[in-house]
Amino acid sequence: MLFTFKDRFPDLNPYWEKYTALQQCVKYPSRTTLLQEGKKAQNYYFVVQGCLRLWFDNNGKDTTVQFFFENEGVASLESFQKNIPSMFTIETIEPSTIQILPKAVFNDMLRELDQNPVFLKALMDISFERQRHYMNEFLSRIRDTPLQRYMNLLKERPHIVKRVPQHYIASYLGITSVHLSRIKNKLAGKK
Amino acid sequence: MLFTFKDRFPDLNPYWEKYTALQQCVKYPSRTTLLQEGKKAQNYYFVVQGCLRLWFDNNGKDTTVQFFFENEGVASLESFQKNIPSMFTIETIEPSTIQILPKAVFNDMLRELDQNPVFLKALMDISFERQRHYMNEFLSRIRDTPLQRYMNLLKERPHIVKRVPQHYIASYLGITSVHLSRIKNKLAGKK
DNA sequence: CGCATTTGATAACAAATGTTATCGTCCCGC
DNA sequence: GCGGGACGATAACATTTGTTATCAAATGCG
Repeated sequence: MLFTFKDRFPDLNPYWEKYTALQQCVKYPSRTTLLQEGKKAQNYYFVVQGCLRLWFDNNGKDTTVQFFFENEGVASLESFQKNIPSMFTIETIEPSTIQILPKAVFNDMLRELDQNPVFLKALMDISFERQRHYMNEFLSRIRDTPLQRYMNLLKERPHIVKRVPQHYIASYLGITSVHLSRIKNKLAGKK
Repeated sequence: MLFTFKDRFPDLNPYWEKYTALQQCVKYPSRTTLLQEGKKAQNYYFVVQGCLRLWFDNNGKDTTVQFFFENEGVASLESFQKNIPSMFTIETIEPSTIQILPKAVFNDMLRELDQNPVFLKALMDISFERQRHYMNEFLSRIRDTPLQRYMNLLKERPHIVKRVPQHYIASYLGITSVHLSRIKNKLAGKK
């Protein structure tokens, strides 16, 4: 998100440069928890190299909401903005290099930019885009069968299927890994 | 939405008054389609009296996204803002009195207020709220069973269950009306 | 290298949900 | 007021998806 920000709104570059200097870059092994569900978000995470997933625990059932790869950033926005416990856990899937933007720095930035209409419009654009994204995820979960969702994933975002272990894919599709196996089997038979 | 707008941002009242004067009020019988899926949204609809639902057709299967009652407003935002065909149909459930705000008027309003930071912040607040709303719908569909979702509806928004025919409730819960019958039966047995 | 862990496939069975069909009731519009 | 459509319940059966268990292959780490 930071990255798209920077790309799309060059007017803001002086701000980013000022603040990105304050970021630290850390390397984590695979399966490291960056933010624990139930804790308050303290940082914004930006993937320099590697892969993260955002998920939550429902009665012991692991449900993945989204994957993040190189040049994508993530924070539990609700938790971040409202200082409430996060509904999600953020963890590494691969050994990853992560750039960390502390919340305090982010807030400073916001405060400084609050009166800047360019920034406000940029923020709104981002917000609308997120809204569209979640709306689409929502609709896809409702109207598409797991098979359709899997085929769509293969077609639209094959890198995810390649890089992410199958049970996380299943957790993202909303099914068990057993059922995903069945689906793959069925697809293989059709060819 | 217009209404909450008006309530929450009194600074904007002069604007609302100027524009609401341009609105027309129409009475529709039950089951009238206000906006057809596939067509471009031309209006913002505000419920004065009655009840609407927002739904889409998926392979002949009717899926309700949201209900709207008195003092709530709705437009197919995507279609409205981007002038693309609507993904949804909007129709009356009961005989309803609807106030219509034509798109052109809405756009005039936007243009005039574009530079007003109070308005921009208000717009952002609304946007965040919608985002939270859809996020919650999304999460509920994923993690809750139809039974849980129904019980939650009974508890949190009993007026919906009272006023809306059961097959629309089922369509909203993401199940068939047959299955909703089973659920109700099961719940009745437990008492 | 070699072992422990992770990952993925498969089978057998169980549970949840959909489909189709039938029936009775209610209610709205002519 | 009456007839047809809308609404809701229920049964029988079909399909989808989950659960549990087992095994084989791949992978990463010491």
